[in-house]
Amino acid sequence: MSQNAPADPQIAPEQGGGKRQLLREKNRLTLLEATLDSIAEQGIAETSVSEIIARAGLSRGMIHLHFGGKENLVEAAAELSNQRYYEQLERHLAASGDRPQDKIVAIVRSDLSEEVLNTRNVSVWYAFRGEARKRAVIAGLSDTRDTRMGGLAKRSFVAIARAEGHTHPRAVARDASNGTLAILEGMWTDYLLHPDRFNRGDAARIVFRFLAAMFPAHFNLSGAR
Amino acid sequence: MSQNAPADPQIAPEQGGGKRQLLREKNRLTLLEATLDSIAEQGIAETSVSEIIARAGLSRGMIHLHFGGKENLVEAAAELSNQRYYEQLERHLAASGDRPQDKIVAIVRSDLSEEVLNTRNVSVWYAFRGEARKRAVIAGLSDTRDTRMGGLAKRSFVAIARAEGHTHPRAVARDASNGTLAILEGMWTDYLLHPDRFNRGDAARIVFRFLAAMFPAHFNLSGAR
DNA sequence: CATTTCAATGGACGATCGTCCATTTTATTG
DNA sequence: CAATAAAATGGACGATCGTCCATTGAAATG
Repeated sequence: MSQNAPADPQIAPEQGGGKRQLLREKNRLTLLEATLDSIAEQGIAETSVSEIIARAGLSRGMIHLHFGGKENLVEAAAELSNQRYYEQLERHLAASGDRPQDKIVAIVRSDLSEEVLNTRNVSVWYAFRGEARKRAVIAGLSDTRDTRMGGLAKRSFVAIARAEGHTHPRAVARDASNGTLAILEGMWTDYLLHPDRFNRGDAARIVFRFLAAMFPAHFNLSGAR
Repeated sequence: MSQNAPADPQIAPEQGGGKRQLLREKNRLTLLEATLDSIAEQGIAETSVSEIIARAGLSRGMIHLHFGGKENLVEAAAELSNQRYYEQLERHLAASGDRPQDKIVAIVRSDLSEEVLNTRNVSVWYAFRGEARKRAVIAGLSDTRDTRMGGLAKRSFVAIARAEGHTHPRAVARDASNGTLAILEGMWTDYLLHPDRFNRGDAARIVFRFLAAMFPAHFNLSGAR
């Protein structure tokens, strides 16, 4: 988690942080970005301290200074990447309509958007997944993701299944939620392995093909009805 | 060591494999298994030569002797894991009926079977995925998987979509094939992150919930109709 | 049984790993 | 403009990495 407290004695509110603190934060972020870049391009196995500081253009000691060690840096990078994922999701949700099907469409669109589903993010995400069993912090991020998105999707699908007149709306909704998130996972894998031939429109159509078959009154091939 | 036959590699039949060759093959396999174990438990990043030979109970030079280096060993381990995946798939396909929906059911059942979907396989598979971008050999394995399973699924779904009277059976089949494989991918991720709470029956039901919605004359919640 | 053959051993090697800290640089304070 | 405080530097350190080969051991051969 957090180890080296920045120990900021006073945050000068009228100055918005002195030049010194500003540079410090900038360097911290530079290290995180360099780490994500390296992991995306070379994988975690090839991402060494030397590799990171070379990309960041900073000195060797910075990693220990800012993060206390390589491991904490890598985990902080994972958290940053995860946080950005959620920022995009919240953005899409905020811009969506209020109907339950609108929320589902927002989740799908966010997960397949260029800001979320791109080479760097996917590479980084799968690199971390490969380490999830060994790193509790990283496993925790995936759990949070499950809980937040899964909860929202489930609630939306319950309303949809009820409106469609299903006899067991909650069972249907649970399966629809898990299935939709699973299929989005699969789309990420597709993108990881074939970033060139991947097509966002095709991916969305596949998702909505399933959803339209299950809830024809609420979805069609291009999203919400 | 006399009963634990290595399931005959490609040894010339007239040689029958002397005791020397038998031991050699056994050690080779021991190295591969130790590598897969280490990758599954510690991840690729923590899988060193020292770690592998300690697990295998063999000497340091064996890796260079048998594989020429660590990289080749890791790639051979990936190929072995992939090969075993296909053996299970072929087994399920051979035991299935001949109707197209039977083939789809066989693919799903194989992908969710205990022999295929277990902690070790999933951990190993995701570890390799994280390196797919950097290792051409590993990326190639995923491609093969796409081609073989994707082709079979697509052909089956075309027949199914035609029988269901869809106006654009090939477009429907393409989406159904990609969607089904994607959702199976997602189930693997579920298992990776929550091996304890994962339920094979639930996973299969989710898949068939989607398929039954799309092809009600061919599938129901428990598989083929 | 003596000899040949080849797999297996395990230590040496230089390279690289991540950590840490004495020193230098630079912003801030008095 | 000094004096001070904090951040950044970059090299030293021991540990560990993966590779390689001279040597050992055991199976095959005659």
